[in-house]
Amino acid sequence: MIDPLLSAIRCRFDLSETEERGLLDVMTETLSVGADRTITREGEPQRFSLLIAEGFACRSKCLDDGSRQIMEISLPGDFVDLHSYPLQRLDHDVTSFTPCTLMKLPHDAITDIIAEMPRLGRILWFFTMVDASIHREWLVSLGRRSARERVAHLLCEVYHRLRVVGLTDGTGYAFPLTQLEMCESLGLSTVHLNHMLRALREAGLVTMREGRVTIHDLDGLEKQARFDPGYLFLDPRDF
Amino acid sequence: MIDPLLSAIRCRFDLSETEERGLLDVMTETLSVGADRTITREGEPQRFSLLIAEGFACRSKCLDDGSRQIMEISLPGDFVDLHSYPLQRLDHDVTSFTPCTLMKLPHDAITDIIAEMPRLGRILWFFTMVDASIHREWLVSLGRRSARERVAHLLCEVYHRLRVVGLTDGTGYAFPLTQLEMCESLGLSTVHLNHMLRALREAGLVTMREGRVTIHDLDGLEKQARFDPGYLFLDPRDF
DNA sequence: CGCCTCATTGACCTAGTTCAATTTGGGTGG
DNA sequence: CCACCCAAATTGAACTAGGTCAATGAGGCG
Repeated sequence: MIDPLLSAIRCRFDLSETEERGLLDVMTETLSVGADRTITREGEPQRFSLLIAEGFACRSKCLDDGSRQIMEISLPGDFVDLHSYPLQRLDHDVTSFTPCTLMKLPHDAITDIIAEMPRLGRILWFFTMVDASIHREWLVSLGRRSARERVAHLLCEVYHRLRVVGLTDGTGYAFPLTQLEMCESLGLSTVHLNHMLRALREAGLVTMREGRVTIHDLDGLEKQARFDPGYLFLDPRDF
Repeated sequence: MIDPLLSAIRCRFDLSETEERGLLDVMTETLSVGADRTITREGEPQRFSLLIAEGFACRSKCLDDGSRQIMEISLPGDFVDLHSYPLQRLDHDVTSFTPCTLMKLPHDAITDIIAEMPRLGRILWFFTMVDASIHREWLVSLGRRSARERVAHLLCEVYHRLRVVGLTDGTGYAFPLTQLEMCESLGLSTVHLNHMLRALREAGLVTMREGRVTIHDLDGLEKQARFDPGYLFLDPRDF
């Protein structure tokens, strides 16, 4: 159940038996939500954080004009609101795209983990910092990249993130967002996103269709996106 | 020297004598840099983090086409690269706008703080999460807000952040960014930013001139920006 | 069968960019 | 004190990436 998290950790850190057990022991309670549900609402006090075991979700903010900006796409193995441990409340909503299975990590348990297994505590902090790094890369996308680069960049990002949790195959990955939801992430209109997807498809790079992304030419796609995976911190590190 | 940090902490948390001393004791070494210097370069391994005691800086990424996206403006009292404690290297550069006085916080000292004063450790984590929250709000700006709203929003943000560290007066605040640097933050061209600044000035809301922002009508400016300071987490919280 | 959401396409429009020229003001060498 | 320089600000004019509005397909499902 917690496998995607362990994959995400192991691709960066060696995890001791004790640490692994320490994490497993406190993450026992699960929670299921349907598609298009608000998992955590902006401003509400939080006593626990949630890990995605299965499904796709996002961080988003709704504006008073009815539009919405998605700030990060959350995949299996991601904590959706670990940020609420130090913040106590979130500045944004967390919403499911698909039905999700979530695992609770009580804030009290995090405090205990930090006291007893400080290295594991630092790993949790690490994951929240990767979220910040992803935010920064999205700022570059929204601020500097053309519509076509932005689309390509997002598809590359999701590919690399899903790969480490074993959710890609040789041809691509399951990707259940609608075009509207992609637009809400990329700051584009549905019309223009559709054009860009067609352009990428006709260039022989990638096809997004029926909840699936099929990558025809990864190198070409990454070049198109000016994609550099460094910001995802997927390489091994030691502490 | 460390005063702005203490102000930033005290507006959110009660700090015990022990905690305050614990922080002061490990932050003794200072560092000075001139204007327009790279303080921390993307990718280089970090052994300590830096606090701004004086001056203005930013997080930024340079693109291969020579343009640059600024992701956050760092003010006195801000840690510029606390993120590097869990990440070990940064995904972006930190650059000074003005001459800066910085104070070192060695990563080893952070590890000790977490072991001995876990609440203080959580406060450090908190500050990195406020950075993430600011990133998210900027994503909303770049993705959804008009140029005029974006400009107004940034000026409101800096006002609120400077106010808690005592760097505002009744009329506004010192703000040394050039219009080009504002553009690199907001994803706008210099021409258009200039038009928006004129519009805001002629609407009687705010004037940016000679390194100073003068706010004529704070309520009006915040309404123009659809600004809500909640994402800065400036209110007291308890842990 | 009819409804609803999502994807696709076409036509027109505008916010913001780009290119280019001018102004301003502070700094500096003579 | 003045002439000159340079970075930054300002303005004008033409252009375009991407948005808006509107209509049409195309599945999925009660």
